[in-house]
Amino acid sequence: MKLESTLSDMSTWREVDFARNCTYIVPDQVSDPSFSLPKAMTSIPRNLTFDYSADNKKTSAPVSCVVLKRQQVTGVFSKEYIPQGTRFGPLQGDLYTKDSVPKQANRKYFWRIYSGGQLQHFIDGYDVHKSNWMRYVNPARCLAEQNLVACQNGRDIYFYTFRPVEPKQELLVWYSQEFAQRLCSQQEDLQHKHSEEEQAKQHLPQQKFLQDRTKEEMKQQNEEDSEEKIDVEMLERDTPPDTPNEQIVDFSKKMEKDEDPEGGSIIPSPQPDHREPLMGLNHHYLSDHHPSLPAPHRGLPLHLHGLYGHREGLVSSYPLYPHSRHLQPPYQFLPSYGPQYPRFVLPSYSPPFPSIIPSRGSLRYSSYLGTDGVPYPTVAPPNLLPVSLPYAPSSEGGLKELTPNVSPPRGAPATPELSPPPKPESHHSTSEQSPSSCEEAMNLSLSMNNSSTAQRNGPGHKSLPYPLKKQNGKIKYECNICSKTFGQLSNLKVHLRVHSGERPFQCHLCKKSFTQLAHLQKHHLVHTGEKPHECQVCHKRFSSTSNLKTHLRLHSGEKPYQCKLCNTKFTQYIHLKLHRRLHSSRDRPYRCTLCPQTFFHRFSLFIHQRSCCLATSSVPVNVHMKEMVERFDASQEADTLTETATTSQVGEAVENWLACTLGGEGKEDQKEATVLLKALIAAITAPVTPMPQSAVPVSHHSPPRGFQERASVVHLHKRPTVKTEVQ
DNA sequence: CTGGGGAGGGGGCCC
DNA sequence: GGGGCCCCCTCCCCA
Repeated sequence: MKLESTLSDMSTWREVDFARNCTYIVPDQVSDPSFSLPKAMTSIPRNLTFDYSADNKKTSAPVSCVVLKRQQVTGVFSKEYIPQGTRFGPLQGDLYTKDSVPKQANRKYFWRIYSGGQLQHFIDGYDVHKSNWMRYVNPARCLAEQNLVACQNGRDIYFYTFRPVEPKQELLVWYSQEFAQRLCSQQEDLQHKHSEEEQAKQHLPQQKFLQDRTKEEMKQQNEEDSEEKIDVEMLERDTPPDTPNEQIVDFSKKMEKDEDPEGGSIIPSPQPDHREPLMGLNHHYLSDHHPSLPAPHRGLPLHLHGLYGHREGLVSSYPLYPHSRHLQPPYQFLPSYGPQYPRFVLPSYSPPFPSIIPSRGSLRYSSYLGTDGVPYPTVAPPNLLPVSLPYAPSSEGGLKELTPNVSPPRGAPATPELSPPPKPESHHSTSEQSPSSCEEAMNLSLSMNNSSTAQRNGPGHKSLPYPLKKQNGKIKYECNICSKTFGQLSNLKVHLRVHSGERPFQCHLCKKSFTQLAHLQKHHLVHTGEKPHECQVCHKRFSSTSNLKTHLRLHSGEKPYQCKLCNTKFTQYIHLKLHRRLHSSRDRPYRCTLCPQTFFHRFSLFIHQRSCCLATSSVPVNVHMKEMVERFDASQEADTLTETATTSQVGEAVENWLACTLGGEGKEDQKEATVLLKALIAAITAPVTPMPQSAVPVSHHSPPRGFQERASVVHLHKRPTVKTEVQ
């Protein structure tokens, strides 16, 4: 259900929608260029992490070897929850025009950038020093596992989370509708030609995951297969003449190898007439999860893992999709979608979005197509500038492509931009479902958007993109992730950066980035040495008011942080925290196994258990009891007692301690102290009950001799508990 | 271990 | 609604 609702919200989005509506922007980590690791490794955002091949994980190789092996990234995983609508990128790499593609270029990591429906240039993610972490993101094999959508915004490639990504989940990407359609449409006008080698090229890694498709689907695809291979020819035609053919074939050959043993996994696309079921495919996805999904592509060579490696196979890996040739314009068939197309039951591996068009074989080579040659847009790190949309609505580039006035590119079929806009409502069977809470967070900006987006979301889409609460008559904006509420939406938006990892404000001097401009401005003082805040007492200067305030406590003598165990006071909380460690459990040999509490003294543990942790205790449990016992345990009074102290001695010590501790406090506190005292005394002198098994020293292995001796002669409670305790 | 300063992060309030 | 400013809190480092 959640999946469905998620998809219902974003599966119909166009690239511009992603750009406009994404809530979180996660820039790459900016690393020192002198860092030994390549940018592809060091650019990974904080909330992501690499996964390495199993061999590497287990190897206890020397450092140098490890470094080498660490290059073998097998995937990108989330370190923490990443909300829906998070943007990663842009993808970085070498920029090639069609003519500038090096002869020996490895095209496994090629991305095509279009402008005005025409191929502008390639972004090559092959070079780990020039590409960024995005090259390592694996392609999704099915909608169920996909969580990223690749979009071209302007002349950049971004990955958007179209569903929340749980911690430790792999990022798996697939094209946006338009992206796929651009790629697919590239082959629309190709001449049919087919050879065995080309056939091999179509054997994409993804196809091996199509095991759970029905035979009918396979049959349909087989019927279609021959047509698809035509595209391969087109690709070759479009490939620069100097491109070694092996480079093209290499990738697919491997895939063929992988597929063959599984038999029949090379499946052709459906017949041309069956273009309608795209939504049916989606529907199938939604309704029929893929429990039988084969193991992920771990076994594949690294280059097959990368999206770039799949680039040319990605689209074609959805073999049940109608051939791209039949999609002209691509959106035309969408309205006719409906679950009533049983012939188009979705395969286990299908495009994440209904209108992603397959062009197996063809697209594998699409990146070899020529280009006009566009200078690579400088990907400059943000410098004291907040991150905004990747491109302005009026700027050229991707958005421009959206204008229907753009004439179709020469020799290219209609791109999505040139086609009638999709009618998401019609091909969105699940849009009625209310979005998940995460979607609400993701959709933060929806409300600010034009109504087209809202309309696209169809009926049932919440008009409010974020949950609102009313507290004391005031509207509160609630964070969908941590449930914190804010009085102002802008505060919530800033807060959301905490979850997204977005740090839009970067220091141009040290490249550190911050979530708020004020933080950056404050940070800047580090470089300037400026200290605007002066102590009026000693005229010492400070860079921040907070630090000045802390400093002023030295003059005022204020020590707001007090250790509840020993009453020591501190001017700073961190000092209290450090101090508390002195009271840490490692020094407390007596542990209550009913709760995490530990004690210095045996009698403290016993008091604790009788007053706090034992349900059978006759002593009424006071909410402060645990704390009081703990404090007493750490008190001087307790220290002066020996483990052989009698009940009355302990009671007396407790009484003295309470008098000293709470003597100076208010009347109410005095009252409470009296109650506590009575309870403590009662706990000490209560009728004999067996000491619980939990009353054992922390050190089970070899308790100090002194402890054992003392423990063996404890008379305090006059109970046969010693044996139990020393066992 | 304590204490002081430096720095960063989160959030509230106001314009 | 967004941005700026401010405050508070926390952590780190070091003497």
